Amino acid sequence: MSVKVTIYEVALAARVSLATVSRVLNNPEKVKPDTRERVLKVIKELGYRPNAIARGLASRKTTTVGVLVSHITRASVAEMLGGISDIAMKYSYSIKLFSAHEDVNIIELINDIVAEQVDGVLILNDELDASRMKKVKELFDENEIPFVLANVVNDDRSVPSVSIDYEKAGYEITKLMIEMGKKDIYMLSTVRKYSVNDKKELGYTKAMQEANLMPRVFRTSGTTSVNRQHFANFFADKIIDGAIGVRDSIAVSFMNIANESGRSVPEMVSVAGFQNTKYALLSRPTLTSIDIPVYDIGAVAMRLLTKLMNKEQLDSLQVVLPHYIVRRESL
Amino acid sequence: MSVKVTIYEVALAARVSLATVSRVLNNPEKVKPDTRERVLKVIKELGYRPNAIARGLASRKTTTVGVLVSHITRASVAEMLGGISDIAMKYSYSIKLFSAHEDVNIIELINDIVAEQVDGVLILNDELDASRMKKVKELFDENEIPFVLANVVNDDRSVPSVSIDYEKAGYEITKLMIEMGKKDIYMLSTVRKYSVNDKKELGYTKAMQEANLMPRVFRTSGTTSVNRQHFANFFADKIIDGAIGVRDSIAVSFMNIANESGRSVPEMVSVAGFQNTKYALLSRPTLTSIDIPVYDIGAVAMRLLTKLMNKEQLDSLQVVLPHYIVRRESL
DNA sequence: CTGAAAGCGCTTACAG
DNA sequence: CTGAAAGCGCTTACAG
Repeated sequence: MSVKVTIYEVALAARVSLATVSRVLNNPEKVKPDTRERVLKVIKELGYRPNAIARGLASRKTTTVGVLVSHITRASVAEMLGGISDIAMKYSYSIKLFSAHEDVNIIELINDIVAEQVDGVLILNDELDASRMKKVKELFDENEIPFVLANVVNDDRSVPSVSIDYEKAGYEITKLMIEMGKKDIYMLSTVRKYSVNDKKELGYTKAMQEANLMPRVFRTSGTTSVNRQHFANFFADKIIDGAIGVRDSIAVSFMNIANESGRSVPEMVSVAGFQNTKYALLSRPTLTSIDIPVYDIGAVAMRLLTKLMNKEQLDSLQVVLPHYIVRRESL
Repeated sequence: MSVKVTIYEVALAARVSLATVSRVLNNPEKVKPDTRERVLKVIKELGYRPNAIARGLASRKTTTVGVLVSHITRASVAEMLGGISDIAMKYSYSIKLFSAHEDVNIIELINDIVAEQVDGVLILNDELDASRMKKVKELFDENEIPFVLANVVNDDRSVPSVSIDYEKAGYEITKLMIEMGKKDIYMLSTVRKYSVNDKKELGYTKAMQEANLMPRVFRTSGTTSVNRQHFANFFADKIIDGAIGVRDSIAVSFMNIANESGRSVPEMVSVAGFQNTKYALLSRPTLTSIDIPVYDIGAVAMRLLTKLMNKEQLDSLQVVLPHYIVRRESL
């Protein structure tokens, strides 16, 4: 039935020209109601769906956005894609997914994305230093493709982005511990440098310094099984009464080891994490965590991108979504 | 520099016809080495990248696959997309992402996907009953678009699919508990029916019946916070010495409550989960779990799809990946 | 309000 | 081995 029906066959059956069929679909108000109805009827009967590729070539708009993801296997990526796809669907955009590995040349990849003729691009989770950021911006600008950073740390005010204030979040959770009387608070971060984690550390450090306390960052590999040894060895001879993990999983991992080595949480050590994932709910004690609205970051970024693609006027290119601390047993 | 360079400009600069430039890209062996080098040089200099849309229209192949995901926000989706995208990249396919919500008409969605001119489709995690499965198959067959089910329960041997044997997995873990002398083993499943979970239950039931034990399935809503009450109330007056959660999170959730209400794990109750996620590692006690190779399911499904798109001969359309039990403290 | 025609940027038989 | 030409299935000024 609906095998490869083209606009030509619709036109024939409705006794109009191709142009009219196209108008019915794209500018219905320009077509006389009678004709419009007749054409729509035929479209339905034949199960006609315009070939998106042909349409893309002719109109030079593909109604497709590229989503460039680094660390695609992360759980939060799925959450963010959920937000992106819900909004994309609402505005009838398709999503093309591009995964950036550590070793791929991001500039090459972006050239590929450009060649795919997307109308806009979302960049998730990436680590773009200033010089690469500049190059990325040039590439997109040259090709007049709007793009939005989602959950990426970025200090260039001319680049549209949606994120949360990680530095402030780091500051607040540290401050909270300090106000509870904690003095030997560690930040548990990752060996590999993530700009998001840098911001958290920055906030932590600021709060510690303001209180005349010594900021101390401990870096783990991030692998749970490895953390175990790291934590146990490192903290064996240390004084510690507070710990903030840059991820919930790191916080929980630390908490388990603390409890096992007789430093009970929260009595002796307060612990907090970032992201407010299910880990925080399933751990014992349950974990205090900073809630990051990942789904919303995706949704808002996609929404912002639609505005840019429509060349709408915007008051601000930078959206900072609110975060909040979810208090639980660990603190 | 590389702004909108077309094949025409390359041809001009290299003093050849469009056809030759096209051949250099698509059938280089048909072009004389000298000419080929000359053209390649120009392509590089101008930073030419063929417009994927135009190419798609002319060749009627888009080198794009559609990925239809239900429950896109699930963590395992990201993992599976990782496997898919790694293999897709290897074979130079792009990925178009389509998210299926509970309420969307899957048939409509597939018609959309078809209109997008993808060369093949991957269906992830979906619940397709026999009649919808039949319709989906018809649609794709009509349009000659190969498709592969990934992590979807499917009994139609003519439909390509990659998954694991969930029934066997359910059987094995239950059997293991029985062999350890457990008699009152519950399966903790979800209220909403997932065919994957049905299979797990089937295996569980089979093992219980073989041992002349009474199979008992307890259904929770799946929300962690709600589980808490459910579990506590339900098991208050029940005898139980084993529990198998259809997901790690459910198992951990149960385990926490069991421990808190004085039924210590593993001494009094053995617990196991499915998926072998980080939850299993971070819980206390650590959780025995069935490892499901989610990344591999994605990768293998994508690889299978490339074969189908190339019309390669296959010995089997059904791939069943191995699973295994990861023993930890909870059992 | 509608149609004829050009064109989007490629690929692919067909000749030579 | 290479080029001229048709065509992929649409959209969009341009006339009327």
